[in-house]
Amino acid sequence: MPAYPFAPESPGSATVASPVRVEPPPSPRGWAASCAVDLVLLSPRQGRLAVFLERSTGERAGDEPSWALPWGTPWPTDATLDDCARRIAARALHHEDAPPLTWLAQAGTFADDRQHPGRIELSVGIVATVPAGARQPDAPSGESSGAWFTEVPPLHDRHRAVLDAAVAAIRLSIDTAPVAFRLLPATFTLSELQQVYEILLGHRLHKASFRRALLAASLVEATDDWRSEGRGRPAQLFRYAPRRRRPRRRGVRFDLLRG
Amino acid sequence: MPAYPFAPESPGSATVASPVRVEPPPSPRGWAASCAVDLVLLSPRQGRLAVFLERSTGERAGDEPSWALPWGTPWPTDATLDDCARRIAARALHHEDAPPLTWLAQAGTFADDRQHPGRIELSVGIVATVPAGARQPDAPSGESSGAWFTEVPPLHDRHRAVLDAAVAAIRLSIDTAPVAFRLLPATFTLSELQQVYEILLGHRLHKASFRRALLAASLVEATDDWRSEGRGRPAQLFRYAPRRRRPRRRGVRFDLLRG
DNA sequence: CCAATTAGTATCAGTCTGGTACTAAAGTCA
DNA sequence: TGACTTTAGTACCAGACTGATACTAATTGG
Repeated sequence: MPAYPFAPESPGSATVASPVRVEPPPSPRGWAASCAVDLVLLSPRQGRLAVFLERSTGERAGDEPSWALPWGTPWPTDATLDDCARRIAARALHHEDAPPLTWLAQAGTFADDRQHPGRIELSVGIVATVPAGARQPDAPSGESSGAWFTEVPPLHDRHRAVLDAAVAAIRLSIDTAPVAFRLLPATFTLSELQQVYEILLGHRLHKASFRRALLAASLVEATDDWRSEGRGRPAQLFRYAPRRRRPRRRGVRFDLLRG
Repeated sequence: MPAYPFAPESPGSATVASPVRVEPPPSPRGWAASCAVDLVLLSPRQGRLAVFLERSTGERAGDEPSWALPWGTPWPTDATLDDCARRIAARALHHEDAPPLTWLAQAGTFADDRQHPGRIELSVGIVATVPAGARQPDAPSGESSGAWFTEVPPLHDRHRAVLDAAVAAIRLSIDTAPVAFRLLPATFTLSELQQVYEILLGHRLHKASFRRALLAASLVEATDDWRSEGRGRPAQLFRYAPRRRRPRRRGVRFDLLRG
């Protein structure tokens, strides 16, 4: 824990300070913008990553995109942006009580020219995982508002950017947060887990190495159940149960640098 | 490149879609909030990470914190939030032309109860690096507005959260973005580079392994210059010059998972 | 000239990766 | 029933990588 300790730097640096706030905000309360949370719900489907989209109203006639990410403006009852995202997910997935979100993270904030379906000026992108198998309950007759896509239709530029940022964020988190486990039900086979990793990483993994490293890390715990999926030997079911904090490697990975 | 391909999921899923935007926004334009960019400028100083803070005006008498992150509300001339951050950095560091920012990333957006020095409702945290040695030019007589801190004084809760998120973000980026190099001048010794890695990682590194891995990754290029820093053998200067795209490891790092 | 200090290298044992090839247990089909 | 296919899971091994120890190299300060 070296971190940032404080106390002005020893003499020589500019320690004199005077109240400065040179830019006069347009209004006393400061600049106000229309804000929204744009939600990227991700779930593995058919060996790919799927995203949940809703029908876009198309603000004006002739608008191209007819699908959009679930989104909404924060409400006073939302204590945090994450809470706002959960509320939006509950509406979109028709889980009014508790939407099946197992992981949630921010995925960029955008306030540029790119168009938002609701003409929102500032978008906060939030990405969340929905475990495989946690399908939303059927919407009340004909009221289903969206669908899971594995091939993305045209979106508003802003939503396209949010989606790209969300996928980048979940991929970046794969090593430091148990996102892969969050994309699976409570019990799963090691082949299923490996497939999720392969989806997120974008390449195949070596089976023996994957299991060896996983078991060595004491992240999973075998159950007594086995699942027979059609033909082939049944697979043992595991659950995510991180045990001992293993000593992690101290070295630096220079091979991951890009740009 | 597997990614998210599209086309609604095969039959069985809810593909029916109707225009839904059930929540009526308070205003036709949607909910508007006061927004600001809170900037975390980081630079290595004396073997630690230092952050640049400005005197806080203290909105009302009796306010505790007297230091704050540089911040500002977006201007119409800011094409993006990053541009806004660069403008704020230019003012704070008195580099009106081009502030010496070498890397820039978002570090969370906050819209919760935690107090902002300007009573802003929504804060976009942005973290940027200033290379060691790139000191801001002396401010016009007595007008210096801030200082670099290695020990953090009390801040408004919102700024404390932004700072924590910024440090977490830069640490998370260390393996995938050349942040360590961005915290150094154009040429540097390998010991200096190792020290920056140690500051960011929070623990010591093995010298031989560090150099071996760094050289193997073809990330740096030796110059003809050597620097003698007081006693001890002079060190060769290197520059960041990533060459060949080396085949990166395909395995999974389970040892980095936390929580 | 010698000690202290910092830069940089050599060697080596233990570990980890990923390739190949194997065994195990189920279904399918003749 | 018995071969064949399919998926799960393991064994072995050569090569690569890590980190510990110990070394050499070059400079400053006495």
